[in-house]
Amino acid sequence: MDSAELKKAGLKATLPRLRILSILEQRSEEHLSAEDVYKALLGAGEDVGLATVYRVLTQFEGAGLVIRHNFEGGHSVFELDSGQHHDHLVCLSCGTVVEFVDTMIEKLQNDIASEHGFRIMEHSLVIYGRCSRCESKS
Amino acid sequence: MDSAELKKAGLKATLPRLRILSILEQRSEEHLSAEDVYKALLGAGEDVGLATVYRVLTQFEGAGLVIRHNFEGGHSVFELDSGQHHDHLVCLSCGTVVEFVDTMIEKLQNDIASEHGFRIMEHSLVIYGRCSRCESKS
DNA sequence: AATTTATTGCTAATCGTTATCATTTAGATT
DNA sequence: AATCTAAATGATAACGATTAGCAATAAATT
Repeated sequence: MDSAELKKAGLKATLPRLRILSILEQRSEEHLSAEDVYKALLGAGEDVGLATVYRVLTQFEGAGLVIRHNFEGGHSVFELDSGQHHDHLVCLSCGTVVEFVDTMIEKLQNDIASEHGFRIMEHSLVIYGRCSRCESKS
Repeated sequence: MDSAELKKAGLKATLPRLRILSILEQRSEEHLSAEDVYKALLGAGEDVGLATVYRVLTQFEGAGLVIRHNFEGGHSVFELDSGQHHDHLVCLSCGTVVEFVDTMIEKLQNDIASEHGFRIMEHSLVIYGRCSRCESKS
């Protein structure tokens, strides 16, 4: 029961929202697109409209429950907000995503922002490359 | 005359391509969307189709002449590839973009990539915030 | 100058996402 | 528990950015 979690975020605990939250929890290792979530719902026999998925994901983002990423390729992907900020390594061959944290980089970013008079609100660091598995294949 | 530059990149030196290259050179301080380039062409009295702008920019990207960025907000922006890699600070209020280079961050990224067995191909570091001008206003 | 092939410009199509709006539901009120 | 009301939903149309299809045009080659 995560309805408490939703209520706390100021959102009614509706069926679609609970279902979507559940999908995100089950697949918290991944970075899911709205379409992915929608398909997962259909696959689970849940009857939720695509528009609702988009709406709910956007609300969850606003409520701080999920984080939206704009990796290369147009569409957004979402992941539950673990509270622990991290950056990403994305394999351009297989799409694997590895998360990492580097406090030194974080610090340097703050320095740069203040040097330029920016109040930093968020940042996105994505390293694109080929993972070891893909490298060894070709 | 940049036709040599285009030829070297394996692209025919056509009028539209020369015109687009010229716009990118004139406005090299900015990060232009396809639409921006298109409007600039129209403004200059050049009759180039929007589809061509998209095609040419993509070709230029493939040829290494320009770099495509996917900042927040759906559409891509382009800038001439100066050869000098850099990252970006983007003001979420006014859209100002500031470029910066930090060799320490570059190094740390390489370390992280190799720790995880990734062969790094490119990366994108964007810091979003509010610039000093916008901060002082509101 | 003629030929060949890439390139262009229109336009329609596509993709991801958002808006509209009538219908349904969560949760407060009785 | 039945009623009520605002918020949420689902279906679909609309949207903005980008791409595809194809006939017309222009670069480089002969």
